[in-house]
Amino acid sequence: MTGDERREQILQTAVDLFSRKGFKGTTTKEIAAAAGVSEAMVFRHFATKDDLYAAILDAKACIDGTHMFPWEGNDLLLKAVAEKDDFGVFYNIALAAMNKHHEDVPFMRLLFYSALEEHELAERFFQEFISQVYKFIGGYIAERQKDGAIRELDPRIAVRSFVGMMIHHSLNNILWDKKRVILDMTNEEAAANFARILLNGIRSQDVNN
Amino acid sequence: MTGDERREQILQTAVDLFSRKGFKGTTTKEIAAAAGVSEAMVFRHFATKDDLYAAILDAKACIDGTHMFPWEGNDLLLKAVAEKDDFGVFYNIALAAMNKHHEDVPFMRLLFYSALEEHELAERFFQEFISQVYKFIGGYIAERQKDGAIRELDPRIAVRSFVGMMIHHSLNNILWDKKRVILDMTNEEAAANFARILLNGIRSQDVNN
DNA sequence: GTCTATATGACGATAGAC
DNA sequence: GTCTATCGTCATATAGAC
Repeated sequence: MTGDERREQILQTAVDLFSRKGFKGTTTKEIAAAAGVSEAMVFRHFATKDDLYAAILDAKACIDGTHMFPWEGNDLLLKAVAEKDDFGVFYNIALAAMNKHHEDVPFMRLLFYSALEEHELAERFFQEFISQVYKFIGGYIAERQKDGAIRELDPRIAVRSFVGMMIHHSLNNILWDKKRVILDMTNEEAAANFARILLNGIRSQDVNN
Repeated sequence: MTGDERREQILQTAVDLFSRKGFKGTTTKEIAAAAGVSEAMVFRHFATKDDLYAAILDAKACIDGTHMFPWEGNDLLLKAVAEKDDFGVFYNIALAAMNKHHEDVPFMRLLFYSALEEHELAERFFQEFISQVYKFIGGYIAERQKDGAIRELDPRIAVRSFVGMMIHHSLNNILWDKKRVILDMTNEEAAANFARILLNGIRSQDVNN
């Protein structure tokens, strides 16, 4: 195996273990064993355990960065935005986001560990990612407010409500209710429900207006 | 200091440190130093580090258990339920929950660490707590559906949406946006917004019906 | 009830042979 | 590029004096 291949293999193994047991909870010995090499090999490719962790976040943020946001390469969503199809917009955002969470559970777990452990790189990741999400969804809401389709409210609280539904649903499936005992529902069903609840919740024809 | 007092003090110190740095990330030496005693004292009161962790979860689940749920001792909420004041119900649930999160940030962090680390006791805590919440809020929604005030939908997805808003908001303030750069809002404002969005989102007069 | 001192093992990291 | 062997450190946990 070449150096780059081995490096990538160790990195993937580390992602898996860190995501399951946390940074402190994973030993370099375990990583080496799981990757089928000696511990010395791990330190040949990554000078310290911290370097290994940093390399993981960098790889995820940069390499996977091409599809980091739910709207990137999502034609259905972009079409819905262009056509001002409100349901289509929120449905496709939610579906793309939750599918992504489901596909990359290890990375989601890693991010939560990072958030709790307050790693620098993780903090930067969140700040950038979240503010982009608020800009995209909040921008769309603001536009639809100008059109008179959505009632007056701080777009950010609408975004927070909607993001909360998606994240919490994914979090439930990843962390607390993996067997989906409390609520078993496809991502499509959930996305449709979330989109409808949010849209009716913030549309102009508000009985309290 | 008596044995029980000392035990309680060590326990509180451990809660603080575990919540900030995780179980594996905290050493017994640190706990001892922070409590102002020798390491031997920690092991006098708790045979192992794991025992200390278990004692924390037990104490939280049992002692604080009297006010574990947002509706316990919440007269405003119970009155709103009795009067079928929908806004009052959801507003007071959200406000009580988010205030509780805000008051006990260490415990919230501890719970997240536990969820990630998949400790047995934490798993039980979540299962019991979450199912009670779904029973309470979901039960109210089902009742209001019979009254014709809320449209047909699985009450559980409505609960998930609403709980998602609250939890995600608290999570933001605790983990990612502590300085509240992205969205600075009092719990009262947030609760009012969440309640209104959910209620309009699930009420009978649905434009899509 | 509290301490100092220490046993025992695991951890991250390195040296040097092949 | 990969290994075995090992170093120094720090972790949990214990023994025994006061």
